[in-house]
Amino acid sequence: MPALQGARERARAEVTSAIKEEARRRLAEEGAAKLSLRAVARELGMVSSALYRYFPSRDDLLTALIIDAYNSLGEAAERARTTAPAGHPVARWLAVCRAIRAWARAHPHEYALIYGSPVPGYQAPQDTTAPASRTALALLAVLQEAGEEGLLAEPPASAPAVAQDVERLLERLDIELSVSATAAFAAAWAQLFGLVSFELFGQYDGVIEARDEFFDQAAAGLARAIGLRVHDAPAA
Amino acid sequence: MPALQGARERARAEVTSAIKEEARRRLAEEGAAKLSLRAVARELGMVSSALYRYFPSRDDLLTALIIDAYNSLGEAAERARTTAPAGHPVARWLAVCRAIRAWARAHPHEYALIYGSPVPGYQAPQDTTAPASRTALALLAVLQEAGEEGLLAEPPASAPAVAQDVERLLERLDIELSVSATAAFAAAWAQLFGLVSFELFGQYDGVIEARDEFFDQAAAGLARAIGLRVHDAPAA
DNA sequence: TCAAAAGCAAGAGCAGTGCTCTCGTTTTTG
DNA sequence: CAAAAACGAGAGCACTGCTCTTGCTTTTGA
Repeated sequence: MPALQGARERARAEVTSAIKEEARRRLAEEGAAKLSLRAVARELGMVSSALYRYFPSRDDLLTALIIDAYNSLGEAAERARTTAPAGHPVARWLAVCRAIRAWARAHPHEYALIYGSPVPGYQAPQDTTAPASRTALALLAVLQEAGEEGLLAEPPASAPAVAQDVERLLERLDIELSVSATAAFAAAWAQLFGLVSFELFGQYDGVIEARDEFFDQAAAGLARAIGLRVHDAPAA
Repeated sequence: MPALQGARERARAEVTSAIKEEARRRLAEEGAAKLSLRAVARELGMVSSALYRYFPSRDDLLTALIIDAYNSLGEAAERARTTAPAGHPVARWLAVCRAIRAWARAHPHEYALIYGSPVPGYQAPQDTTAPASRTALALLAVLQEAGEEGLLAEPPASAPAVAQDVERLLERLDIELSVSATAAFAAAWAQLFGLVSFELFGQYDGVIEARDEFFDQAAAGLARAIGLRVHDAPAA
């Protein structure tokens, strides 16, 4: 697979990314529901039928945007983890959580695209699962580090069926982590996005206004639920 | 305000609910994105322009469906609370949580309509806030009972800004509950719907398959995070 | 080298959408 | 019982996703 061999392939790649760029711009302005292929084509100075050479349907364009959004969020999460000061794992956990929330607030429509109601058919295409897991893996990496440092307490044991799911998952991902901690994480993972979604989708309007402080203490609570402990703070 | 005084008003009410009924049917089948006024009118044997006498726009129809969905879910939550055996508050908490999840699984598109990405403009109309709070109030009622029974431990204290929000909320709702417990609940509330959304929107596909057991233990974890304790189970 | 094949932009066109306006008809109101 | 309001039907506008055909350009392979 040569890198952009012919002039035609290069042109195609450029047009493809120009379409995605313009679509992302319109998505950010008006939301996924109002994203129209014709408007994108019009803005790019091409006729609408030409766009179908690059994306066979509107849903395919949306799927491409979904994948990009997952990757963008995953990248932000990974960056937050690696650039966070190597202090307590709890601090790194909080840093990644904050990065996720910050990304969501900066890209509300893209966030809605990936964590709101599934817009196309009903189930996400297979191509989206890998990018979608990046964010979760960044969070899991924090836990793994904490486990290696011995800063991970053991949460309550899981039901056998859940434990089986989690064991299969740990094996597939090749991760060293206790079953109960991973099960607790799977819950915290969804709960974290519940917090972000509620804030972004207006469920907290008129209820909680101190958003930053509230999120921070909720994220700290999630860390506690998973078993993350600050080892030199025995008092509470 | 007389109850359905003239024949015309009665007819109007009937047509209005027939429209909503048909719209709900199509919503359940194809989702909000594909819900079309014309199709609803066609199915009802009326011409599309006539429908505008009852709902001034598509978004208004959707808003009506949103309000109905909030009420339907809220009713399910309230019913679960009141019909649950008067055992431990933790059991009542779990019963309400289960009822919420069951409703969501039974009405996925309606759930997506209210807890997925906001479909119309961007912010929910004012009329939706009251029905939207019913579900949260049902959960809060469980906590209040637990507090009266002395089965509510004190979660970690909140940041001052959050405490202020919560105090204002408690005053407005006229509820007797500690500030820290209410703050913890506000987080658990969003986290609960995060769990449901992840399951419904396919985020758990291939990850967690033992959905019932997983949800139950996650909901129990939320109860723990709020401070709900089973008083005659001191061991852990 | 040069014809065949493939990729491409453009346009016309189809079925469908939300929404508006007009025009008779019916029902309610004062 | 006349004026006013509400209503259903139809035509029409601007828009959408998508398909098909028509020429042109680039790439391919013998």
